[in-house]
Amino acid sequence: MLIRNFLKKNRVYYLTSQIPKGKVSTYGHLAKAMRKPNVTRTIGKILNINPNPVIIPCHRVVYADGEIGGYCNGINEKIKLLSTEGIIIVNRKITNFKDILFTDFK
DNA sequence: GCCATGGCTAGTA
DNA sequence: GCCATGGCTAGTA
Repeated sequence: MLIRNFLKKNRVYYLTSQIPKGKVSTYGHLAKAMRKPNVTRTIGKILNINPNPVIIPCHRVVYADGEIGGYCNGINEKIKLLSTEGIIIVNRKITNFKDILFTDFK
């Protein structure tokens, strides 16, 4: 049971690490990539306890409608990180969301 | 019982 | 904006 959770968490982190700089993905798309479309909220929890927010780019995971969602170090930090990667955010929403959406998980 | 979601809908402009 | 879901976990017994 413990091993199973360990593997699941690492799968989430591995998939998240595939999102390239300048792009974003959503909790829902990560859930689909895990073949478990209903675990979206759990994905959020797992990213929240992310042991290494720099290596694992959990700031590139946002809501399905392009709103930026939460971040373990506060959403201002998330906005800052995304901005430095060239992503434009106007009152918590990504302007060209559809153009920079990454879904091609391996 | 909590929640870093998502989808649907009412109601505005 | 509202609420149905579903997986997790603290805390009880």
